[in-house]
Amino acid sequence: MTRPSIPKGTRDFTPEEMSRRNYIFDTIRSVFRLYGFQQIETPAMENLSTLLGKYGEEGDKLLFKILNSGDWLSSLSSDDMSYLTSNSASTLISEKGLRYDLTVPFARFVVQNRDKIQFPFRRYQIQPVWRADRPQKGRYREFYQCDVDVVGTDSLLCETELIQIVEEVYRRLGIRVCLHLNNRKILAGIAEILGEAERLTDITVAIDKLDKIGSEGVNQELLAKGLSEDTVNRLQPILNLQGDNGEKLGQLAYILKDSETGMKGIEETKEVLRLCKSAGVKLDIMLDISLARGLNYYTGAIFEVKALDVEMGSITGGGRYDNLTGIFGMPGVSGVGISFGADRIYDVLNQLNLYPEHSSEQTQLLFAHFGEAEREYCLTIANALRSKGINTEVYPDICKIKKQMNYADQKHIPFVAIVGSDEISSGTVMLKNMLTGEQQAVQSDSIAEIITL
RNA sequence: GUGGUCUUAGCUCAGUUGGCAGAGCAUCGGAUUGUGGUUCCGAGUGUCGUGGGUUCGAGCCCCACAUUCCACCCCA
Repeated sequence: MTRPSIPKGTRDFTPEEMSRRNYIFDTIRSVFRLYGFQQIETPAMENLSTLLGKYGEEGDKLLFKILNSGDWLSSLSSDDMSYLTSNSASTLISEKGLRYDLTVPFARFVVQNRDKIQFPFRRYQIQPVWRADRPQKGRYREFYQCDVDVVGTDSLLCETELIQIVEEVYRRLGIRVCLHLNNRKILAGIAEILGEAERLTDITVAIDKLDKIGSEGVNQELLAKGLSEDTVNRLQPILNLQGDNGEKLGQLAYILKDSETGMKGIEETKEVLRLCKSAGVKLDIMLDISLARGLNYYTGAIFEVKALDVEMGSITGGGRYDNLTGIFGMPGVSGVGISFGADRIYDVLNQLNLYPEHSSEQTQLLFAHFGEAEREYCLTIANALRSKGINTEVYPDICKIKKQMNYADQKHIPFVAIVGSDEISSGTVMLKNMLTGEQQAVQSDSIAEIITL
């Protein structure tokens, strides 16, 4: 018998941790609602045909696959067995997988429920996703995403609203952040004027690492991918653009003047920044040409949010995808969305110690009692308090008051109502404030006003 | 997927050249039969991650696997 354990990269959450996590989820959810987004949920598992090929080659490898139920072995002929590889076998014995993100299942949802949806469709979704990645700090195999997307419009007002949501969520959480903004069309334009339009993915993957490995490192990686030295040299000044957002856009407009796509990207970015200004956005927005983001389906604006006071990967990211539903047979639906990484936000809040003192999940009053009759006397009073919205517990066991007090102390319950035979006969409880140590006999119907003071 | 690292009581960790398994905290009981957070006294707790190997003898040495954390790859 080995001791119990949980799979690699997964976690249990204690009541304390859940209280903190719910604070994050509630904050994010209330801001989403403020902008008119409505919640949906989708299944933990999707058909593999829905998931495969949507996240690139790497993504496919990181999918958790679910073994078919029943006697899957008997469906394999001996012929199959002889030349099976573990890769080809998986398609024969597995047809479902755990979702890898919330965006692709959402695209599937939109296509499947298009008759029930009012476009533009504003949805949010807070659910776990799974990746068969190797875990490390801030990276788990099961983690939560909080996605918010608008589909069915290509209005850049949506990008602006998402930026406003980012600003408001992090203002409420008290985390100082910087939003990095870029546009896939600008990246495509750069690849185009370099004459390497078809190498867009290689180029973006490499320059995404700019702040990590420096321009020398990027150059080496691009040369290794087979780009010419001349091309790499021409990319150099683009990566090293200086100045504020307006100045960078001006220089880019000159560089990309021969690329229609690139110029479109610049126009879009200008418009988003202009709308943000009109909307009164104060958030620190930085045009960052090196921001690429891995997922291949982005086609317009892309964003990433980083905490200023903590060393951590991005805590929020997203972008516009023009044709995500196209792969499911519903072309021409443009969408834009972002995803808040709840687990990383949790780590950031912990490191900065930014949690609010009191939690609505905390028990406010514990009834401690001396025996069976006293315990029953507590039940009616406890119910009356609960109906007034006060979180109330009655200690379940008949045992020493010391033990019951200790329980309240450990659980940080601020008030204890002690009930003995004296209290029963006078219709009172001995109400003790655990913080100050003061106690007084109070009529049972005035407990509520005293502890809500 | 590649390379490295960690694992000993519920928790955090000591453990010497290979020779009886340790501490602090927590828990439980008592000092105190109607009062917690401070104090004092007492008690219990181990498949030393799992499986194999070397040895008279392994927590310690060797191999495999799992796990933790880290750097790549990639990403929230």
